[in-house]
Amino acid sequence: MEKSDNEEREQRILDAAADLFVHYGYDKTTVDDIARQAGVSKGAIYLHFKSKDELFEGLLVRETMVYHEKWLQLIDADPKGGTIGGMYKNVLYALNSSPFMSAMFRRDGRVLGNYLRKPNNFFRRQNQSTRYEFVKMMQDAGAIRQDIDPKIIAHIMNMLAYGLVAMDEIMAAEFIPPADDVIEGIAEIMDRALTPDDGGNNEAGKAILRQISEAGRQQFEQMNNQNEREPK
Amino acid sequence: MEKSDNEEREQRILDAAADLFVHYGYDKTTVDDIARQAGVSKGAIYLHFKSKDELFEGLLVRETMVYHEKWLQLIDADPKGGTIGGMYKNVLYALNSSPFMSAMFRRDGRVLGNYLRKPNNFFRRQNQSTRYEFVKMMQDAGAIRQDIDPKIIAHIMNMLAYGLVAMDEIMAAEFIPPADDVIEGIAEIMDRALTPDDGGNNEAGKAILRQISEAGRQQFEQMNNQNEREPK
DNA sequence: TTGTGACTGATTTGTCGTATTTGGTCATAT
DNA sequence: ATATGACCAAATACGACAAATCAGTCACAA
Repeated sequence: MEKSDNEEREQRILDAAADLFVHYGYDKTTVDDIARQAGVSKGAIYLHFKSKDELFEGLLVRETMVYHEKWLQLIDADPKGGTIGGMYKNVLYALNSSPFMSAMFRRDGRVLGNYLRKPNNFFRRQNQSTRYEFVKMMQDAGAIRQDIDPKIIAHIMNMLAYGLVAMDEIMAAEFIPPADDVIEGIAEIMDRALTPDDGGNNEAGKAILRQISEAGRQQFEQMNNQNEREPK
Repeated sequence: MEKSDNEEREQRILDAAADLFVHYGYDKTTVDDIARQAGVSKGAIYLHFKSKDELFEGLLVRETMVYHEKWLQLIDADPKGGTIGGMYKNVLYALNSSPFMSAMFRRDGRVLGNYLRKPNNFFRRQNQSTRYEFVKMMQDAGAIRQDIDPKIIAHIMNMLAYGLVAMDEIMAAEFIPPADDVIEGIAEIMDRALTPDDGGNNEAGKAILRQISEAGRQQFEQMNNQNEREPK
């Protein structure tokens, strides 16, 4: 066995790391800081993670999983979760509710620091947008009108997500409307613009969603393993 | 008379400056570089502009005017220029066609360099989005449906414009669809989602547009004068 | 009057040696 | 076995000084 199996402690470490990385950034956060905040010794951290890098990537993995689970759950619970607007709305809520994921999505230089310089980091090895698959399948399931290129829709969705988490880099916060209102507005626009003329199929949309979700998680796990196999 | 009235030379200087600032950024572009590229002496530049800062701001003013003129013209020439999608499409085309304006819009740190640190720079003194006025008036003119908050629409439009010029900061260029296709996609979505049920009023839209345009230019001139009155 | 480019003072950049911090290890304690 | 924190090599930050660069000026030329 490589790593410690003290799951609860590992979570405490990751919790502390998330807080500190978001607040102080990768560079200014020391392993000692994380240990202190998590209430464990420094050595204990190295029982869970081989290096600071891998701790960071472990956090990235956990947060990504939590994020995916969260929007899936929100959509499941939402009566309108089967429409394209209803889905995307909950994706945005999930993204916006996690400061760490938001920082990752916008490639926040302050938060990521030197991690971005690493030769084989997460962002370098991620290739294509997963959003395209999502839109394509939604379209095939009849939740999005046919006469429109899914690649473009996927990209516009990415633009909106980026805008949601990054507009404060070009505008004073006081001029940015509340995120909830913006998200609801986006959902309304998406529904109006992309729902097929027959009104779409709410239930089919939700059904296909679970498939996508499962496939996405598998792909993610795979990429993560791939990582660990790579030489340092 | 403060400045030289050799208008043609001033334009040559600004042309050279635009090229160099976009390519090398504010810091790496020297006044000597600009003089050389414009084919004038360094002294001549100071016959037109008090300082490098003011040269930069002069460029900002010119490019902003050109940009506004360009989208106005495009909309005027576009048969569908009176719909919200038709309008916004041409605004995005104009923005995307100017590397300098694109860099300004995304507050490109490489291009702006130390100019951003100046205590009273352009970005610090600009307050509210002009896009809100635009949307509000379009709505009053009946080109946008009433049952939707113009502040939110305006902000979403800003998000999309930002996405258009800034997505390459978080994605490899090869995964970004052609800008034209993205713009057309956005226009289609806007039209579908925001046109009133009665189909809107194309001509009224165009008419009101000219008013907005004129008001916008006046406001801009005013802000620009305000700037020159401010102490250094 | 209009334009030039050599000149200058201030700022920036580069260098290098020293002090401090920090990621990671491991002998020791529990 | 499991966990700790003192310890070490490597990286980073700092300071002081030298060298280079550059924005802006001005005596002179056209």
